[in-house]
Amino acid sequence: MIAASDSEARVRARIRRLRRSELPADTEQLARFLIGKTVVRETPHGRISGRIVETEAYIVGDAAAHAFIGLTRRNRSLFLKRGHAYVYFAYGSCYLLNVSSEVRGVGAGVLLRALEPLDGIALIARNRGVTRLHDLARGPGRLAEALDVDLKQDGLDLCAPGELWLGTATRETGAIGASLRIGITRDAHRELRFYERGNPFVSGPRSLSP
DNA sequence: AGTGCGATTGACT
DNA sequence: GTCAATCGCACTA
Repeated sequence: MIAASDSEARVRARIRRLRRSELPADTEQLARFLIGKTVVRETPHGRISGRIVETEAYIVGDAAAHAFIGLTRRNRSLFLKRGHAYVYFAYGSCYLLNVSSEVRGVGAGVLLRALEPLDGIALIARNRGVTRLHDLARGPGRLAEALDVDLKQDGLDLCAPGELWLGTATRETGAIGASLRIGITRDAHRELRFYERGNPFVSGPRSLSP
């Protein structure tokens, strides 16, 4: 059931970089679309990849979104055309990885909240300092740490060849659930968090992932 | 220059 | 289950 036990060669052969034209042009649709797709990080030590199992949409006009206040130095990557990385530093302790989701000049994005590790599990464990498979990339801060992503990757085109990109699904995607977003106060009533039902790598309280 | 506040995590009862 | 650490950012003066 868990693809993390697949051989690296078998998993690698299945991942192809996503073209921007394949990404839905709407933020909420992109958040749903990305469930089951992959993130690939090419490091000097080898490839790290994982299945995206949980996302949150931060849509246009959303008071909870960083882009709500307009273009600033920190959030400028959210205003790039869809498929670019927006990385920021939160709570003085962790980085969070987002995918920009609209046309250039419009600020919106999708937060990647959890991965099911595929390739480079030993590298992830080294980045994270833990070994339990379920804890490697469950939660947005852990996800970025697992991928060794920080501000250096902010603004990267995730639809271009390079150190960080989005890839196709490695297997059939399960049913997608929706819930309230985690850890926000403004516009908290919207169901803009998406996850693969039943997947043990999804973060958050069980009440939000039935 | 000073203030308030998180799209979290890990430690702890 | 609860809770505090931690610091860059945006805003006010």
